[in-house]
Amino acid sequence: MQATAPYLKSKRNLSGKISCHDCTNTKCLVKNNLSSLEVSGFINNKSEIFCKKGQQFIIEGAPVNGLFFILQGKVKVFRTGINGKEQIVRFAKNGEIIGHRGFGTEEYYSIGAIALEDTSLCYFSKDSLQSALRENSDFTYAMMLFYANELNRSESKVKSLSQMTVRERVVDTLLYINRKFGSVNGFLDLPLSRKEYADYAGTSEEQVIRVFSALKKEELIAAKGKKIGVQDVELLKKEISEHNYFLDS
DNA sequence: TCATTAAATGCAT
DNA sequence: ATGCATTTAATGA
Repeated sequence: MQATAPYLKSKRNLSGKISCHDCTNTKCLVKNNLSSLEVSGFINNKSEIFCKKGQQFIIEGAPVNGLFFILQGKVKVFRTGINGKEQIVRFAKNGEIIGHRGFGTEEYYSIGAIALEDTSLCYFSKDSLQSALRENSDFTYAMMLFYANELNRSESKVKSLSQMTVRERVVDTLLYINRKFGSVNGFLDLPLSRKEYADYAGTSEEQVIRVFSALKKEELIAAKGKKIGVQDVELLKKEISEHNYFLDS
């Protein structure tokens, strides 16, 4: 993953942008529909935004005027709940869309987004996206599948939050991170604080720490500071299997 | 290495 | 069981 950064650099043109042709994000909806999208000139309308680690690029309540795709990096999407508690909605990586929920009829973002590491974003304006969707049914269909999947995921999350125990929710979070971001020499390839695990699992930081300690004793996970290693994926899956809930992504 | 920040544990409600 | 306070460990300048 890190190796793509210099690769991207070499592909930048004089204006500092990377052509979609040279992009390596095979799961990107734009990349997958390049042949038809380039006719409308859509891909020429993108701009590129760079975010340092920890930088917030979508503010809750700000007006929507476009859509982000992650060119390279990792992002957390959250919304602020009652008494300022942060609820992490999802984590996103290369090729994924950010800010799509505010896109349709919503005028303002209902979520915020922060870069978890240095991240490059592709940005498309609302106008150019809308005309692309009208002109290109393949692209629209792909977007519709994406929305359907997102809805499915979000409904599953409601279920997990309301019916699973704290421990199960933490285990579920670990499995989610594991299947989405994978591991690099034994540790999850995503730098998260216990607070962030808690915000995703819908608990407190202390609870996460306590569950982590228990899992460590049971040798189901390993922890070296911020680095968390999932040692026994199968056993962890088994713990939450009765909730028959592990759809991909 | 030291200072800052995060994690782990302990304690009281 | 939950949240707060203290101690201990990790991280970065």
